[in-house]
Amino acid sequence: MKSRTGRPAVLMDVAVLAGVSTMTVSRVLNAPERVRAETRARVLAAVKELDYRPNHAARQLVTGRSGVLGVVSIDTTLYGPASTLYSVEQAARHAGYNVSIASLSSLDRTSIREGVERLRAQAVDGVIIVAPHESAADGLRHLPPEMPVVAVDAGDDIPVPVAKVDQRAGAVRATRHLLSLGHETVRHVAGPADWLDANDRIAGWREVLEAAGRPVPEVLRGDWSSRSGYQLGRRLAADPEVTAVFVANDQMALGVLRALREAGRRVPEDVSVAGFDDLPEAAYFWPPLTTVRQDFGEVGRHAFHMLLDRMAGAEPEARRMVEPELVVRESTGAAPGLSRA
Amino acid sequence: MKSRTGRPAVLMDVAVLAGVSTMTVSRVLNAPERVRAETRARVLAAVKELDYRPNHAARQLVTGRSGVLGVVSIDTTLYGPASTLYSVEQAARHAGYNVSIASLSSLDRTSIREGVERLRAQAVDGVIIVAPHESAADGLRHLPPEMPVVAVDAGDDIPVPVAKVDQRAGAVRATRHLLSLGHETVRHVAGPADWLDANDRIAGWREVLEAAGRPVPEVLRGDWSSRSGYQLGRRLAADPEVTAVFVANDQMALGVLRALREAGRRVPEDVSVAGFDDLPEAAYFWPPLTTVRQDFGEVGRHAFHMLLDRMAGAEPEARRMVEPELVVRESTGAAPGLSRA
DNA sequence: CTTGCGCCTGTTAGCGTTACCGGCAAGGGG
DNA sequence: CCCCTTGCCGGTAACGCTAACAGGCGCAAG
Repeated sequence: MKSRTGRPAVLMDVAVLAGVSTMTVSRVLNAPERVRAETRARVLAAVKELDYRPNHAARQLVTGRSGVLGVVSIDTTLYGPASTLYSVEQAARHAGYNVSIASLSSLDRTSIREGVERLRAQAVDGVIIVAPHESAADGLRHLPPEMPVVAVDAGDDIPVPVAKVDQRAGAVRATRHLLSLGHETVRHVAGPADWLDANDRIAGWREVLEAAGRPVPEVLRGDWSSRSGYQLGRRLAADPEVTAVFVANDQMALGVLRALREAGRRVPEDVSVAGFDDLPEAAYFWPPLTTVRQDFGEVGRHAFHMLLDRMAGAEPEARRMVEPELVVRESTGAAPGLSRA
Repeated sequence: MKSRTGRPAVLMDVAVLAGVSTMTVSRVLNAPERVRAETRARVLAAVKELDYRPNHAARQLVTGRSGVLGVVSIDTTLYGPASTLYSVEQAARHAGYNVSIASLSSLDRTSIREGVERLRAQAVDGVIIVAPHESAADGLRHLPPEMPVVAVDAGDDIPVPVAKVDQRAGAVRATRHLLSLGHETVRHVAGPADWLDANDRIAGWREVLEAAGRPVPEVLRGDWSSRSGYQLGRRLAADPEVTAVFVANDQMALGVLRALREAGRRVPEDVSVAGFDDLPEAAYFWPPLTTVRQDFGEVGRHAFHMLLDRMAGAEPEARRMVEPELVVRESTGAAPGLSRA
């Protein structure tokens, strides 16, 4: 019977207006079928009239659930993490969840824990971790056990379910493609050593080379940036033996492309280049980049549903792989001296 | 005096262990200076021993504050929004806030409200809106008045404080630069009509042309994607009169570059191209792209601090502009027939 | 020696919601 | 005709925390 002006309406206000108890209002909101249709209608009308909104905090206090999911992620400025975050958020929204983020600036082994802690302090119901790092794996092994967690693109030896793109398979496809064009071997510009994807891609590349009995050249390590791709590309361009390069992401591939061109080596006539990711821009590189498409959206959706399972108490499968797809464009071609001898 | 095993510790557990009242524990956590050092130490020890974590919901229920900020944003996959989001998150974290996101998939005029509503239901303390759209402006005019809101890159005629990059100034710089190279006029590939930035950039471009008494050609409208840049670029390439193009973002510029090259028109010898944004990749386009750098991080930080002011009850300045910077690289050069006649 | 003031700590009363149990009416079977 | 089930609804007690006030103690001033 409080003054209904000013302060937002609470359950009691609705109850009074509808002439029922607060419990009934609560039921209308949470289990409508347990209330007679007529009463329900009256309550709903009151809710509408007062523009009532449930108090999240009060509800959470008593139920223990917050309806908020956390995502801890490295640099959400990068295309991959950003896309994953986006699709997680979309999926979460449709299921009635909100999403909080904790971006990691540094990657020391405590930062993952710190991110999870921050989210936990905010009482999220579950956490998705997007941090494809060795050091992240380390952090994943020391998590509060009662917290439902799912990882994206993590390694195999961690105690949480993982959703990921089959990086190795992607690398295999790209490398096979290059070999099938007649190249004797394939050079590889990889990502940083502590990135799991980088290492998976190396593994796939190496696997194909070894299986085909080809020489396995030294791996060049970049940092995912175009700049590093450019620098490494100059080294490659200086070596006339190089006819095919598999680059671990599209940004670096852009740098490689530029280095090659500056050195007067034509793509794909002299050197073939394949990337990884299939950025929206990749089709407009010069030449249009052959690359491996990862469906980040799919990964995000998988991760979300696996988390939902875990939150429901079920033990979801330990791993969910998304198949990447080779997209052949114009940056790869027959090995020099082959088609036109 | 409850069993301390299993269930996480609550304030009372800490109080009992430290031999004080719950109120004292609460004070140690929220206003340490109001408790004697000795007592404080005892409490802190108990907190540590029990691994106590304050219950967010309970605190929020009584204080009315959640310590969570909301960001409603269009497609966080795009570089600009992603960067802004990232810097907001960083700034918020350092100030002890968490951030929740609400990405918008569509841009109808209700979606902004919907996003804000969702965040409001989650009881965020304030909201930053990243939606540089006409329709967004519409949504911004109908917000719950008690909710502190700050917008990023919004228009001028809205009732909330705005942090933004001075798009018009950026366009002015790019266009002047092109004119100063001797080009008779400058074509413009713009972004979608309902994007404010797109229109601001058009305005800056037009302004310079008019001030210089040059013809103002028809604007070409893209959708920010490389694909659209490519398509529009082909139209431009077909017109031999075209010697300078100012493109409203780097992705489209990439497409334009490719279209020009395919048509046999050299950049910058035949046609100069300038972009906008300065993506990390822009320096590795071919040729390296002259563009206008926007400091999204700065914008995000401004937005956050303005929001903080609003939440503190202060009325922050209505607008905070960040100056963009022209980065001259190799995609722009003297007008043909000028330097080498 | 008393009075008053500050410093520190405790007591009480909610914040808004849902869980749990209990009650009451209507309807069906014995 | 009575008892028991079934369907709906209400009362009460938490959930874990902090605001507001109250009180005890020591010390300085009168």
